[in-house]
Amino acid sequence: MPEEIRSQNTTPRVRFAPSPTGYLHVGGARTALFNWLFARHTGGTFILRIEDTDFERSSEEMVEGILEGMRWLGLTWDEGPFFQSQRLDLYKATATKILASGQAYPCFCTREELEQRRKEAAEAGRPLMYDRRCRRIPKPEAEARLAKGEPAAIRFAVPEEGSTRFDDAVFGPVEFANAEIEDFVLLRSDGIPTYHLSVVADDIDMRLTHIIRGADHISNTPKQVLQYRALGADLPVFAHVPLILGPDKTRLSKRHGATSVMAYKQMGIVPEAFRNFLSLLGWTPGAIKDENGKDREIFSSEELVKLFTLDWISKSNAVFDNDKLAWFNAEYIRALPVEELSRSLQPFFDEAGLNVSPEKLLAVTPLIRERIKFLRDAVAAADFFFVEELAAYDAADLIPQKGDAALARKILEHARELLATVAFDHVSLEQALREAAVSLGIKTGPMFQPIRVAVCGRKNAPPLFETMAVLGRETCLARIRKAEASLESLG
RNA sequence: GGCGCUAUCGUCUAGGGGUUAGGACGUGAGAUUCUCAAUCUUAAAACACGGGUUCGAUUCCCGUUAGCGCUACCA
Repeated sequence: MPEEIRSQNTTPRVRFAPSPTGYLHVGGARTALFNWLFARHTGGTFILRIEDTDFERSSEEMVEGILEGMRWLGLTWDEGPFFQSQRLDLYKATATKILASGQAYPCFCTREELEQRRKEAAEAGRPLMYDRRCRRIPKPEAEARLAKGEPAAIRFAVPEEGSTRFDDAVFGPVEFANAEIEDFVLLRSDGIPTYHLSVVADDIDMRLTHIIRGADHISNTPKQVLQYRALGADLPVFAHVPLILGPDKTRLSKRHGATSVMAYKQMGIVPEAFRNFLSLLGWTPGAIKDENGKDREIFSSEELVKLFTLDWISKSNAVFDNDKLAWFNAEYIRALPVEELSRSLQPFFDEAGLNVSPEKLLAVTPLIRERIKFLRDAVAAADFFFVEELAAYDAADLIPQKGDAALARKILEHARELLATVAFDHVSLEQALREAAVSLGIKTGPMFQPIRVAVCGRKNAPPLFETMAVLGRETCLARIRKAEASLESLG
C-alpha cells in the first residue's frame, strides 16, 4: 500500500517490453496500446524496451518489425528503444547485489542434471521444482568452487515459509505461498540474465511506476516482488490485463489466421479503427451513451486517451472477433474525408498492378466507400474503372430477370444511341436513361441491369450514373458495343 | 498433476441485492432502392451448476464444473 501511494504521487512511467522473437502480434499491440493510453492520459512517460536477451531466438528483423508495427498504430514512445542486450552489466551488478545480501546463491547443477531430476520427479512423485540442493552448500565451499572457475548459475533463495502477495490494479490482491515458488535462476551460468532478473533490474532502473502487461505474467509476479524486496526497492503498481483469445477460446495464435499487426495493415485496416477495436477488448469506458441513448463504441484516440483508466480493465479474457473489427473499420472508412481515404487506397491499387491516377481514384472513391470493409477490398470493387479491357463475364448476366436476349439487345441499342449525344454527367445521364425506360415501357430495375453489366462487367456495382460519368462516354460506348456483340453469340 | 486467475446473449460488453437484464457485432425479417452496399425498423439470443447469506439473488460467500495462465539456466 505505501508503495502504491508513492507511485501515484509521481508522474507515471510505463513501458512496453516486447521480445523480438516474433512480429508484433495482436496481444502485444493491445498491451502496448494500454500502456500508451495510460501514459498519455496521465501525462506520463511511455518507454519502449526490447527484451532481446534470448540471443538464439531474437533477431534484428523482428525488432524492426515491432517498431514498424508500433509506428503504424501510432503508438509513439518517449524513451528508447532500449535493448537489454546492451545492458548486461546492470543485470550482473543486480544479481551480485542480491547475492551479497545473502538472498541468492550459486547453483552448480548442470542443465542435464536438472532435466534428469525433473523427469524423475514427474515419473515418481510431485515436486517438479528445483530441490534447492545447492542452497545447502556451505558458503566457503561454494566460493572455492567459484574461484576454481566452476560454472554456476545464480539462483534466488526464496523464503521457505510464508507467502508473497501484491495488490493488482486489475485483479485485486493476489497471494502465492512461498513454498510454491521455485528458487528461480537470476543469472545463467554464461552470465546472461533470465527474464526474471532483467525485467526487475530494468523496471527499477528505469523508475517504472506501473507495470501494465498480459495476465500471463501474474504467476511470475511474486518472483519479481521478492527481488524488489531483496533490493530494497519500492514496488510499482502491477496491472495485469486479460488475454486475447481466438474464436475457439484458446490463446490467439498463428493458426487462427492473421495475428501480426502488419498483416492487418496489409488487409487494409485503418490504424485508428484498429486502435478503437483493440482498446475495447478487455477494457470499457463504462456506459457512455450516444445521442440515441445507446452505448457508444466509436471513440477517437483523443477520447480514448481522455477516458482510459486502469479501473475499467476487465478480468476475463476476450475473444478476438474479426467481424467486429471489420465493422469498426468500415465505420472509419466511411467517416474518413474522401481525399484522405483516396490517398489510403492508392497503395492497394499500385500493389495490384493497376495504373491508377490519383485524380481518377479521387472520383471513384466516393462510389465505393460504402461498399468496402477493408481498404484492400477497393481493388476488387473498383478495378473495372481502371482496366482498358473488361475481364470476361457471362453474357447471360446481361439479360434482365424475366427477360430475354432480345430485350437486353433492345435496351443496349437504345442506350448506345442515347449515350452518343447526352451530356455525360450524373444528372443528365440519370434523366435520359429514366426517360428511356419510360418510353420503352421497362421498369428501371430490368432497364439498368444490362447497362450496368455491360459497363462494369458485373451485376453488383456502384450506382450506375455516377459510375458512367466517371468512366466517360468513349469507354461506356465501347463496352456497350462489346456487350451487344457477346449477346449475338448467345443467339 | 500442482499453483493461480476467470465465468452475463454465438462474440465484445453494460448493469448490480428487488430491472421487461441494456447496447454493439454477427444472424433472421421488413422498409428504402437501378444492382450491391449504406441507412432505418424489427426479431431471436445470456446471468455455467449446486449450496448458503437474505424478506429477496444474476449481483455477496462457499463448493463444483469449465476455460485460460504459470509450472525452463524462454520471454
